[in-house]
Amino acid sequence: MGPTASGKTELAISLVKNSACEIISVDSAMIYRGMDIGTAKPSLEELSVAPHHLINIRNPDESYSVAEFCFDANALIDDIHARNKTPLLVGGTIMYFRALQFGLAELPAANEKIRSQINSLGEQQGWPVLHQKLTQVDPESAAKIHPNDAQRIQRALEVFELTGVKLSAYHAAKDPVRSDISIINFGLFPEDRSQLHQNIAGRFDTMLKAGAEEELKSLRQLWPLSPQMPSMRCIGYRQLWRYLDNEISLEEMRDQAVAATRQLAKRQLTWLRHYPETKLIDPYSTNTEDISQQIIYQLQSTSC
RNA sequence: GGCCAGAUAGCUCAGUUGGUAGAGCAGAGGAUUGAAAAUCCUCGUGUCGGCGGUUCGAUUCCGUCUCUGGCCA
Repeated sequence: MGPTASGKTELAISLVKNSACEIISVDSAMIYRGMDIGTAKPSLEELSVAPHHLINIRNPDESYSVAEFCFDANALIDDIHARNKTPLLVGGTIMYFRALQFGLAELPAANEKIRSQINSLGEQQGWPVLHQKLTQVDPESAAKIHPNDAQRIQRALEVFELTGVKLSAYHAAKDPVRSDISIINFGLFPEDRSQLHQNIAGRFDTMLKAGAEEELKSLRQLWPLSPQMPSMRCIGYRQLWRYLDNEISLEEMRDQAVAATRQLAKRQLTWLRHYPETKLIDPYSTNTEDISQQIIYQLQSTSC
């Protein structure tokens, strides 16, 4: 696990070269086909050396979810074990890691129709009003959700409308976690924030030079995309979208994308600080080979 | 060189009829159960450009200097 621009891909490739691993990507953005530059997907050369599962598994007008990830990842873990190899899960979507390792309640999947009904209600009446309604049907969930948190209010109401069962009741039920595998957690945790910020800015400029703008232009021609879609809410694409629509200048687009990436990295670091039983390693004060050796040593002393 | 307009938080700017100031953005910390690169919460002392003057008290009024932009020579 690690924040964006901390060197996960490089480390993963080094691990694959030096041990019997297969990589499973844990990344909610690299799942999209054609979104290569802006998601910092490994290059074709890198992928030929180190194939990644769970990248390029959705079109940009489709969506994905934690639950689908858990299902896919669990199946892949079994496949990889059957090949006598170790699954190496690499990515920055820490909630996916958490759900896979600690389990997910058995909830109904998203329902587009109900979701859009609730969303338009929320926009008309304001989310605090819907939060009030949620307090009536599911006070426990409402207590945990802030009146401005549109996405979570929407989800809690959606679950209730779909099933008549409160979200909090689902959460109270014990969800099964698989006990047939052992997991070792490693987190790349850059201590030097300004160095991380520098890497983030440098990397976005590289993406622009590499043709991120052209990439989005051709995606918009190929697919019926809208800025509300999960794929187009990804950092970089979101800001480029507004730039292509002449809502912001080139400079604003660049600055906003870089700032959004920093904010993402900060949230990822918050996850990592509180993630249970994780060995945190500073990628800026340790070289990749050493980290790789350290991890391989740990793998050998446990069977994963 | 002259005239005009600015100079306030890292940035853009608001404001104080004279009682030492606040928004947005950025930044920091946190939350996180089928959209998670999403969504949301909390956090604001800064010689109010420098120096003088008036005043009980000046960031606010006056003078002057410096800097920036515009116009005129």
